[in-house]
Amino acid sequence: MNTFTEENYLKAIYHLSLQSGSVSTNQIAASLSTKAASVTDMLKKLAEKELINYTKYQGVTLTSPGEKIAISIIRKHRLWEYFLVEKLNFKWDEVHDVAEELEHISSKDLIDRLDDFMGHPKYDPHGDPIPDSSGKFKTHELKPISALAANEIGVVSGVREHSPAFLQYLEKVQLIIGRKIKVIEINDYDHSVILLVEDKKIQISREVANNLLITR
Amino acid sequence: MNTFTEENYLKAIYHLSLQSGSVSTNQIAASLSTKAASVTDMLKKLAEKELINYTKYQGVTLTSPGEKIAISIIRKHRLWEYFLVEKLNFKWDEVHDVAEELEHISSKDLIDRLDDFMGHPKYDPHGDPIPDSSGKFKTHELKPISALAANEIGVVSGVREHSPAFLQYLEKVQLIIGRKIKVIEINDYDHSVILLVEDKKIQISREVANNLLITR
DNA sequence: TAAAATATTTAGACTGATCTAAATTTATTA
DNA sequence: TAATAAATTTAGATCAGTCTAAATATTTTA
Ligand SMILES: [Mn+2]
Ligand SMILES: [Mn+2]
Ligand SMILES: [Mn+2]
Ligand SMILES: [Mn+2]
Repeated sequence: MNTFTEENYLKAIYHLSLQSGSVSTNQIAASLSTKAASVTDMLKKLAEKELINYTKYQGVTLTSPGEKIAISIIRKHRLWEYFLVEKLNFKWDEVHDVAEELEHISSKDLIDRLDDFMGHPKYDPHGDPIPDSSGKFKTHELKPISALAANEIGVVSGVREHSPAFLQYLEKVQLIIGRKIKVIEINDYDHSVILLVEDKKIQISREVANNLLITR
Repeated sequence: MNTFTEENYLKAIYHLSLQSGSVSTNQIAASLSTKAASVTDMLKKLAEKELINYTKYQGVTLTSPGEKIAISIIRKHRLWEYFLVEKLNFKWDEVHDVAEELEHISSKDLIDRLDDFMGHPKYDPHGDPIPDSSGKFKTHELKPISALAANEIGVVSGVREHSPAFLQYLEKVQLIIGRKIKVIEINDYDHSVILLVEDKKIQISREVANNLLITR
């Protein structure tokens, strides 16, 4: 098996790839709060194991075995988050750090049984899709609230930012996963948005509108 | 916090202390499948942190902070084992290795919530006591079946050996935790024991009789 | 109680993961 | 396109945990 550290690198590369295709040394260093020199060392090791495609100075992509490992870590992370929220009554802003540890527990049998126990959930507490036992998953079509025009409606289905502060704020104003919303008005000047949520009007900033994702 | 490795050393020292008081370098090395020289290195580090009392060549004991950590690891190990058996339908011979990983998840909040979720179990699947949130626990009075005379009765309440082979054997002959047993006859020659279990007579070897613990 | 056996520690080396500082390559921009 | 800036890699060090082989201490036993 691979070390914790290798798993964290593969996961970071996977997440970064979703936005940018090929991933740079500095991106990885920033995302793992480490130094570029350390990243280079690890990239050599992962390339040696054929988990990434790496050419000096050119950035990296995951190989298919590398991607498989990354997805299995993400599956574990999201299933554990679901467990913590649904069974142990954690709040959605409290689960990430614990899941960062739990995702490295190696037993595949354990995670598949946990999945059974919870009835094969499709999305984690933050709306992110949970890969199935074979690594397959489908994301729903998400767009930020800021992409809606006045009078358009949607269902809160995900977040673009996972910081506890942002999640706590959303909880406080009841903008939680599954809520139906309707855009009432968009302020031309600062792009803040007034929404109808559960028959109540609330105003959110452009920043929030950019980071809160909806379907439909 | 402490590393994975430090936690394993403290736990090993704790378990060994229960039998022998002060624990030797070689005992620790055997129990962790490592070499005496590595143990000496780690003992120096743990002594430096004041988690053990260590004088060269004289063996070690845990300090009170060291014991507290050891007990917290054991609490986590046993609660996770209980969870795996009761909620995820693992067999009692399948849980140990997974629990060896799970016991190092650091969140105290997590383990206390898991404890709540399961209704504060007092014993793990092998009959071992689960320390409570403050580290307190009481063992019931256990003795091996081999300590019983003919016609004496008891309730299966623990095992002295945790190997999958032994646990599978016990499961097969239904000598599981909670079963009432009665000694019918003890063979003078090989000390094998004939028991009454659920209205059925079964014969167990001296070895099994020594490793299967009962109450009453 | 002195030799022999056993247990333990020390010395020195290796691996994985990390760092800083210096060198090199690639990208930007004047 | 040549100079400058930014990104990346290399060199060399450190730390935790481990090992083997050698040195030293303790225990056993004759
Ligand atoms: Mn998370
Ligand atoms: Mn999540
Ligand atoms: Mn166990
Ligand atoms: Mn157990």
